Formats: sequence, structure tokens, C-alpha cells
Amino acid sequence: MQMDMTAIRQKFQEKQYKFTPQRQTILQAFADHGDRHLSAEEVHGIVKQKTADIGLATVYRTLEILSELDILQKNDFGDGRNRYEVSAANMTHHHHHLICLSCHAVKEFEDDLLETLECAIAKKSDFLIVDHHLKFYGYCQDCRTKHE
Amino acid sequence: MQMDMTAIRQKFQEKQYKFTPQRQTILQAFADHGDRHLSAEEVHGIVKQKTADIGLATVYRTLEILSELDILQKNDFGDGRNRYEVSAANMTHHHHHLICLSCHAVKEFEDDLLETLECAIAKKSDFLIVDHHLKFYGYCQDCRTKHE
DNA sequence: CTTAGTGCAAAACCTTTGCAACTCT
DNA sequence: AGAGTTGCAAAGGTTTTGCACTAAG
Repeated sequence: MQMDMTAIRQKFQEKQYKFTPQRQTILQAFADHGDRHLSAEEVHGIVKQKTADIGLATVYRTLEILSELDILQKNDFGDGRNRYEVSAANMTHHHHHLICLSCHAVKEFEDDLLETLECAIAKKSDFLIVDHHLKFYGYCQDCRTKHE
Repeated sequence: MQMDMTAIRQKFQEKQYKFTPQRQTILQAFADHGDRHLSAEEVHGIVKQKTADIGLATVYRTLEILSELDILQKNDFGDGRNRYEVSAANMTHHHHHLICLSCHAVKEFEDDLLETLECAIAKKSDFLIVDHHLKFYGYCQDCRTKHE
């Protein structure tokens, strides 16, 4: 997955955050595994294999910053830990999640239909809406066939 | 908020769960505060004031059961704990949440438009969809005026 | 140089679990 | 009577924090 490093570096500068090697490495982990929803522990595992021995605390602190800068999106899929993915703001399409209540598999689907609803809600509610998350819960094909 | 106790009692029987005084008290807490999104700790506080001294572990176990029976809905609004409210299944309209990123206020809005989308997704994705959660993130009126 | 970031270990937090005593059905 | 439930305390797992040390701008 490609990321606009110039734009990211700029976001760091705006907030006067330093673009340290550790932070770059963590960002690289998402460039390499942009398709997955990584937990802090998983990110820690990936960067550890790769090169440096980055502390878990640093991973947490970096994920926090990357979420704040809207580079990553923090997700809770109900498995007891937060999971991160490259933010919707950096993608052409919004996408949402289908979560299997049985095996916790997460499938994605694209969506452009919600913008209309978002505008309508914003007008009625006095909220300045900057993002939305839509999750569908159910049972995936595999679990349904197994269960029979 | 009114709840159909007969229906609830029946759901308990179907799964052979006992309808103990503790569970009734916890349910009552939601009848009394059905408008709020209660955390386990808050429920514990409410029932403790009220009468019995119910253990926190029991609260957690009961909330788990009530979610499983689809009487309550478990929510994560990003403040580090789960919050429960009377389930959409027991309401006439689905409702969703507007979450203020600044003060964590949660505002609700109703929605009936999503059923169409849900059907379309279900067909394409091989998922048996049983529920959906839609959250909008932004900044509420109060925080926007304060910030200026 | 100065301010922010790192690593480690300890602490904080929410949630779950083991177990003996207890109580609905 | 018997299976399920409770309360307590301890354990579990994730995330945060204090602090001395290090490094980026």
C-alpha cells in the first residue's frame, strides 16, 4: 500500500512531532500490511522482526499520534483490543466492516452512499461531522455451514 | 422506559437462565435510566444505591447475558469501557450515535434508511446480517463555540 | 542545545475466572 | 435436590505512565 510520505511528514511538522526512525518503521508496517487490521501487539511483532527493537509503549504512543493525525483509524471489532488501519481520509472510497459474531472474521465493503445521509444528519443535529463508521454484524458463510 | 418483562422472562427461560433478583435489579436500572449509556461501573453504582449490594462481577456477567439475549446492546464509544443501552430490537426505530470527538458527548438520531443498504450488502457478501451500528464522529455545537 | 521521544518496568484499568457458599426452579 | 448463580478476591490482558536516558530539529 502506498502512502504519501511527504504529506505525512508535513502533518508531523504541523504539530511539531518528530519524525523519528521508530515512527517511520511503524508507519512502514502499515505500508507493508495495509490490508490488515493490526493490533498494537501485532505491530510490535512486525517491527521487531524487521529491524529495531521498539518498545511496546512506543508502539502505543505512536499509534495514538497516527490516529490523532488521521493517518490511521482506530477500530474496535469486539475482540478486546484496538485495531488500526490506514485511515479512510487517505483512501478514495470509504469502506466499512462486516464482522462475524462467531469467528470474528472481518470483511470489508465499499460505500459511497452514506454521504447523503451524513449531510442530512449534520444539518439537523448541529454536529460538524468529520467521519463515520458503519459496522454490520452477522455470521459468515463458513460459520453458517459449520453450524449445520 | 418501559420494558416487556413477560417477553424478557421468556427469553431467560428459553436459555434456562434464572431470573434472579440481582438480574431483575440490573434490568430495573435500565428501565430507570434507559436514556443513558451505562457502563458496568455505573450500573453497579446505581444498583448499590438502590438496595442490594450486588458484586461487580455479577454486573458484568449479567450485562453479558442481557447482550446475548439481545435485551441490551453493547457499545464502544472510545472512552475505554463498554457502555450498554436497551437494544434496538426492543425499539420501534433503529437509532445511531453522533459522538463528539472533543467532549465525548453522545447524541442519538433515528434512522430507517439503512435497511435497504443492509439487504444489498447481505446479498453480495455471503453474510447473514443480524445487526448494524452506525456512528458519526464530529464536534458538537458547544465545543465548536467554545473553541472560537 | 533544547525539547521531545524512547525503553523499561511498574501501575492503572477494565474485565474475566476460580471457588466455596448459596438460591432459584 | 440440583443446576445455575453469587461474591469475593485473584488473575488476565490491554493500555498508560514515571523516569532516567537518548536523539531529533
